[in-house]
Amino acid sequence: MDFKKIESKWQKKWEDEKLYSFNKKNIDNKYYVLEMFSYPSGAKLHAGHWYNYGPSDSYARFMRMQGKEIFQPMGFDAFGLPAENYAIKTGIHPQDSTLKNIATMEKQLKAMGASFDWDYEIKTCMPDYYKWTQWIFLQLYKAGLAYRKKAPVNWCTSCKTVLANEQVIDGKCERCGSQVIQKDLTQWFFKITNYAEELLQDLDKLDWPEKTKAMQKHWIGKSTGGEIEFECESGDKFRVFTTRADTSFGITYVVLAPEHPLVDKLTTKEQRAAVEAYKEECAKTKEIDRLSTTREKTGVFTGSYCFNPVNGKKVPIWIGDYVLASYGTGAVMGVPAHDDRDYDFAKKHGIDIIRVIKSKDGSPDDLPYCEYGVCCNSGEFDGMTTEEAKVAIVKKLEKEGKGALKTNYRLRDWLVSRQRYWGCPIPIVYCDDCGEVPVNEADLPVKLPYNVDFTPDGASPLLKCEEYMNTVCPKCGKPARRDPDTMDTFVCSSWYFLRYPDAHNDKMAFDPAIINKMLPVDKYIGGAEHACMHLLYARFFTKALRDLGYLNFDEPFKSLVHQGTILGPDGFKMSKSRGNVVSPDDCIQKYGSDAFRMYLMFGFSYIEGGPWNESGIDSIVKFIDRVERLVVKTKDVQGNDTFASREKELNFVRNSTIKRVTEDFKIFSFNTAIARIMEYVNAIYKYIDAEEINAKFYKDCIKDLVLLLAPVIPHTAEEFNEIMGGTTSVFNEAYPKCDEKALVKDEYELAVQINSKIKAKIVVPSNASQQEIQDIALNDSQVKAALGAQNVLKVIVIPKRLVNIVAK
RNA sequence: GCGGAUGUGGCGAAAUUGGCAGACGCGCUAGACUUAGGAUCUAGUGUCUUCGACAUGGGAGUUCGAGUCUCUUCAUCCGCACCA
Repeated sequence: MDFKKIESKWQKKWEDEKLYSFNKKNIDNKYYVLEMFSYPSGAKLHAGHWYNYGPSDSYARFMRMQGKEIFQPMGFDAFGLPAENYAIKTGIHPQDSTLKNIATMEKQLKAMGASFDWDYEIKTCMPDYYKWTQWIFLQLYKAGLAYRKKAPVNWCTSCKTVLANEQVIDGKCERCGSQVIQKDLTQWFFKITNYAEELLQDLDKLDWPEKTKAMQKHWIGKSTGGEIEFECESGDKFRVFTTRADTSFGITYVVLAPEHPLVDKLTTKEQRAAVEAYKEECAKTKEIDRLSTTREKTGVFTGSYCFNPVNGKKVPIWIGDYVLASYGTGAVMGVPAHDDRDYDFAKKHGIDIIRVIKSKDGSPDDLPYCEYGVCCNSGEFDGMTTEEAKVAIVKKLEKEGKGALKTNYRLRDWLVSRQRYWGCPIPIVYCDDCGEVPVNEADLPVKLPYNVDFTPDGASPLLKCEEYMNTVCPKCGKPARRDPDTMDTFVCSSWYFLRYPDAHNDKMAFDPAIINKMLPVDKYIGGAEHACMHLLYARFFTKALRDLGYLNFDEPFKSLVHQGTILGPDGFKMSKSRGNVVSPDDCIQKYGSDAFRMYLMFGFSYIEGGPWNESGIDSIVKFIDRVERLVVKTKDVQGNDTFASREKELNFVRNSTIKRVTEDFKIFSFNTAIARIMEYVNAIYKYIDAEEINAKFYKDCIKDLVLLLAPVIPHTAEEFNEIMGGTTSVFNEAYPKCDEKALVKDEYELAVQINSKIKAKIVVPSNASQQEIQDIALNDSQVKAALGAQNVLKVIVIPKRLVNIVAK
């Protein structure tokens, strides 16, 4: 079979007939299948692209044949660092390399034979798209969800750019692995923390992998407790956050983060030198060493004291870098008896340790005792359990104006400014008189200029482009300057799924009337590496836009599937540095898209992935050939029209195959679905290995086989269908439906165990009762022989499964 | 340290959710047809020395029955990492 000819023939037909165009008339029956769009960093599709897009396209085709109106768009996440880094290295402009890569990838994706509707294509680096990214920025800004603040940020010394917390891995830059240091810059933030609680709660509604939900949950990091106020000798006040207010009577010191605003004021003359030296030391080592939990608990005494609000006791104020300025209040109470870290700290610095919690049941409770228990040495709260006291103590302080119940989240606001060229410009200008002013919506897009020197030198490249930077204030008309930064590319990808169904709208980002019908995405497919970034940001955008009145749904992705990762043949992640990257190109050349796609679906568990191994691909070609012979045979098959036991048997396999394959496809279990189809083919071969066969029945069986295979090998199936006389695309036909009547058998085989060991097989009528099955089993000669003189104590009959005879 | 997973033949993997372990395929071994075979077809293929026994990382347990549930332990992978 000439697969190259077949593949190009059908690809052309599909395109000419616009077979995969979404039909808006059927919008009520829509099914939105979305694969995470590609990042055009390389010129070619790699094995991972094929693994993501091939099987999920088969899934879309399957759903189409299940009667759904499929919307399956494709686009490109085209802004970003790699294109810019590539440009710095080669001198090729990011826009040129990106657009060129996109053109190649488009061609390749078409050659894959994926049923994308290209009419809705998106490229995030084009003004007709990023105009609306900017528009969304302005809506968030107007709603108070975008704001600027000076904050310590992660600064990659090599990329010369700011990184989000999520992009810092082990204190190093996610992309280049260089050391990340702290630097203060004024940056734009999105207030994702406003949605922390809802982002957490709504996870329960989602049909997502549990692991991904757990990761988001942890990332959001809700913890409930209370804030407690301390008054210093100087009269200054500060609050600490605690989840264990029940241990308050055990406070023997407090610690402020080195960056805490009160530190300077509270430091006494005697301690000034030590405190300054310590702060300097922290600024140097921060974030790099802080990643180790086993690190020694360092700190310095400020010289000042404050009063424990629960008992008035005077306790020293320290600073220590184990306290994070960015979480809670940037200050903690020290209870060495009941917290591991405080215990270490107190031991090291010779601070008192006072027990205020005992175990509930008198079990061993050596210090530090961090479990829940019962209060002691706690005045009126003695005898209360941790659960009671942690609320009661805060409530009491609340009455005195010295505390409040409080919930904290680890989630931080999303830093979106990037000191980079190749990204979406920020639509804000700065005016000497009016300050920070949003660009008028009518003036969008703020176009990214082409001629820019983007060599990294610590400043934003756009800053050096005077004709870009200089503008007029939208409010007062005086000369003003633009924001020189661009947005994190995750901003572009946080709403692209909303743009797709209305991709060419030049009046709005999207028409709510359309989007509210087309969304949420019914099946979203992509890598697990996005669990805490893209997938969280997209949820945030959806909720924010809903609250701004543009959407009427709460969640963007109803159901999510992560495909596994294809590793190198050595079992490691494919990487250029390791030299284990497999290029699929040779395979495609040699075997074609269909065989390659089918191989990817059959050789791996889709959700698991695994090491690359090419050995099975020949067998797929053989299998397709095997099917082809069956298809060709339909043209000259001779036979009768009897429908006897052999036909009945094959019909059983046929229908159970349909049933199983349908079930497996729905849960992305492609490898088992294909295994079932192979079994069916084996059964057909067994059937035709006879003198006489039922010709009409045979043709029906083969027709079903072709339909079953259509999502898996789309081009070949079209060809087979044509050979069999089909005049329209096989994808306009319905997937075969299981005829339940065919699954009814007169009798079936059943295993008989004696003391859980299989001793015989019996055949029983399908409608036999448990008692009848038991009688048949006990009267079976093999069973009798195996039982010998033993007494039957008990017989367990599980119809359709087995019989177990307990005997002695 | 915390959270989540995974561990089954020579290999990729299945197992209707507590019911015949190893489906399907690769590989391998025979054989048939062939001038030829990297084509096709047939048979075999978890391990052990046979009747039979033993087998799902190791060890316990619950059960008539455990790959599946419980406890414990080891190994590997992923995510988070002083979050008060």
